[in-house]
Amino acid sequence: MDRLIFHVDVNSAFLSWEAVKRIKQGLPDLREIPSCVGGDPKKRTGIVVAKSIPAKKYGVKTGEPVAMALRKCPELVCVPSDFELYVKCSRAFKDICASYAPAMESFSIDEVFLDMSGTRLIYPDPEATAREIKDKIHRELGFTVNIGISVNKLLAKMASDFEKPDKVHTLFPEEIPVKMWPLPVRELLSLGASSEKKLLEAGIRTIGDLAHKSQAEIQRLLGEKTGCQLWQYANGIDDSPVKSQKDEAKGFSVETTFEEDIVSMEQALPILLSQCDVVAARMRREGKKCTCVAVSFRTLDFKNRSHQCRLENATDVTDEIYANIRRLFRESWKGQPLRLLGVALTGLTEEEYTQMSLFEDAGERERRKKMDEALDSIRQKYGNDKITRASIMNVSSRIGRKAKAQMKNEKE
DNA sequence: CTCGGCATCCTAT
DNA sequence: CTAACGATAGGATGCCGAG
Repeated sequence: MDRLIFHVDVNSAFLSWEAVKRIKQGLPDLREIPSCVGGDPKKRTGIVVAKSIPAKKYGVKTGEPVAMALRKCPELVCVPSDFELYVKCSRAFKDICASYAPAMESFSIDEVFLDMSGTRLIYPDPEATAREIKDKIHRELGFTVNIGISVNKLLAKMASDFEKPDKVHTLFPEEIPVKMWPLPVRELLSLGASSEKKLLEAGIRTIGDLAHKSQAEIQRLLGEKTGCQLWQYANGIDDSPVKSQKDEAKGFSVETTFEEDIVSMEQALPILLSQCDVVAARMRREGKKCTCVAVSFRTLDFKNRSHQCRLENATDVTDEIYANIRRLFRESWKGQPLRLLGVALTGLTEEEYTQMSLFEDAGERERRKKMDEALDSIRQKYGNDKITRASIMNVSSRIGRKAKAQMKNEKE
């Protein structure tokens, strides 16, 4: 039996949500002027995260440095991002979507898939239903969405990407030759710059070109798995289900780009400690422990390196994680100036601590665990998971000199 | 030969 | 002129060594 799938996508999500907020404050509508959400316009750093349609007409692209966007469009209005607002807007948007569908998959902060299969009696006309959903969102929340309709997630998502904003499109299998095959290969879902290059070199320019090659040839060009999937996508094939509950996280990571290059251990180690602290706190909040930790860094020539190790026992203790990260970093960093540092925790489990390793001091571990708990409760109190040991020490008048001294002691 | 581990690459929002 | 000026996540790939 054919399924019926909707893909709902907020138009220029972060920018639309900023625009709605600002209209309520009596400010001009960002969607009607060249504008973007992105890096600090004063510091001339950071990148464009979302742009208005007028900004797009100047050639401003998502992901490009704000400084470059300003050269293309000097009157571009840049606003900083406000993630808390986006989470609220996202929730309101998804609540409306969910009220129409037997099953909804949250695909990202601003996208959902709705499985509308078997709703024929309640909603005899899918396009009319989609228009109703989009108009309700617009009326009640003040921003527009695109909705794509088809028989699977891939085609629905491709359809929602057609003309914007505030539009409903279908892309049923019989429409593929006319609506999808003429598009450049790069527009196919999950076909990025690298695969595009390989395909162009082989003379494959459109999604139709890709669809009409043999699957074996595409796999030779792009690799076994990737080639198989992209060939199937080009032919409109996708059996993946709409997943109403999201998968368990597979890892947690944090990485930071610095304005000043990192050139010494003295600079790097406190940063890594603070990153371990932040990312381990996030992991603890989900009740997970990790069995693998990794440090990564980026040199000035934009080369990335990473170094990881497996742990004997799963842990969520900041200091245990940091001790490993510190060792990994010392092992891999040759002293080149760095623009970015990061920490990742993977191999997650929910197991309790197993038997302690032979030389491990259980009492010591318990002590460190207690300290993590104390810091986590401070974080909760201030509602900010960015609070780190370093930053808490800087406002230590609030928690007393003794705690400060203890933490300082813990650092090394 | 297969598998796990690792480093790196690719893709997405 | 080039590419890149983010953060986070998940998956694929290529290589290596163990069994």
